Amino acid sequence: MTVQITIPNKRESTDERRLAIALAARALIVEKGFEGLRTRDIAERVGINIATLHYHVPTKKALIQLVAQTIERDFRQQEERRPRKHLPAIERLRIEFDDQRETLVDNPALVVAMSELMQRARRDPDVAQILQPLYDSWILQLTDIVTAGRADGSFRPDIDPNAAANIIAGAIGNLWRQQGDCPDNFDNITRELERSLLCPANDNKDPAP
Amino acid sequence: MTVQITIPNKRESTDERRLAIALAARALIVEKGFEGLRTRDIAERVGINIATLHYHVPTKKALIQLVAQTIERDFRQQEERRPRKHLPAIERLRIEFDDQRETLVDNPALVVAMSELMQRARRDPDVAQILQPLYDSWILQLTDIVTAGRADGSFRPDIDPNAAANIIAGAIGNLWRQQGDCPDNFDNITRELERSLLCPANDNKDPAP
DNA sequence: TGGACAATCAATCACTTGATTGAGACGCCG
DNA sequence: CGGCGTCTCAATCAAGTGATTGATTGTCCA
Repeated sequence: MTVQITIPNKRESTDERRLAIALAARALIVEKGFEGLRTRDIAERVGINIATLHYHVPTKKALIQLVAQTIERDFRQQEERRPRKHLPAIERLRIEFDDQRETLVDNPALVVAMSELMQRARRDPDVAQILQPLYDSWILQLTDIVTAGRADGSFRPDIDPNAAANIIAGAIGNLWRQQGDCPDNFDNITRELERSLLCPANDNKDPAP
Repeated sequence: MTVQITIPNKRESTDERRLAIALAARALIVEKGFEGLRTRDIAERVGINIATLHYHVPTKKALIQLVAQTIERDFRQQEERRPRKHLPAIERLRIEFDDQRETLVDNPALVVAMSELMQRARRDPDVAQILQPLYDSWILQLTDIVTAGRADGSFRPDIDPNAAANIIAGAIGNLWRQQGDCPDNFDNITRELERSLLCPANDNKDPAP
């Protein structure tokens, strides 16, 4: 038998190049926003010629779609890291908060880029087609958690699960857009969210400051 | 005595022109985002030459600051329409929600433009200097309401007022960024916010769907 | 009436920016 | 070796793009 040895190529494969381009573009979007995003800057950051960039990603429109796809993929991956479906609602909620906190601390560029792209999705159908399902599935997941918590009696019985899910998502999404005061503020807010969801029967002896 | 008759000028005054320019720019930011904002488009929408635009607003940077200032002014005006300081917390909160709802319905461009500019504020100190105090004062106002509600016993005693204010602002700000599902969703969310704040002693016979 | 100032515009500049072209370099397979 | 497909780049294009210039028009007041 023969063993295939892959010697590192002087030239990168298309997949690797496309990923490098997407990550460079993401970083530049975080730094300068869409209005400051230039194909030349992306090429320079990757270390390739502008024509090479256009070889791998034909147009700027396709480039932005690629960025949206890699962001979508990163979020989906993070979503699948820990199993949670079988746990009680309050624990699923805390896992969700922990995941969000970890992403916010370890990969702030991801959430900032996501914010920028969600804003763009409002007027760019191509981006919306990629990211709206991602956001919708997040809302759905939160709605499931709240519904389960209401059903098992740990959450308030008068909760509107979908509204509560939108409140949670809005509060967290709001933190994405502000850098600096994290993660202290993050913990205060998730704790307040928990208190606002829990059933008053469970007397929390954990008064806020 | 002589009567001063102001005959409509063929030429507009600088203040009027600057306002018209700011409003046109705001509309174009809503339509195309910052990355699609062109000085020529603004001039065309106002009906003036590009050089005239530069006469009134010297640079694009100054133009964006001007847009931020008019947005700030619009929000401050709306903030001062109804007196509210002396009312009970729950009513002040409802007035706040009503105001937000009205703005969302009557002037969606204002909130969309505000969202775009808040995003830009993250990387543009000039915009941040104008809009961050506005946002901070909104958070402060919400914090005051929650603190008052906790003090008079209508809100939960374990509330963290600042965290709750951030949750409210986040939930409303999230609605700004999504057009289409308003104002139905808005009402569901504000009602859920109310329930999450109110003291469980006040038994609300208003179960959510 | 005439000078000072405010407001406007056609024409243009200097530079940016997304995209293309044509040629070459590299690895693989026969 | 030789051809073929993949990948890369220097050079360039065409359409913008913010800003400027020099001149013109209207308003107001002495």
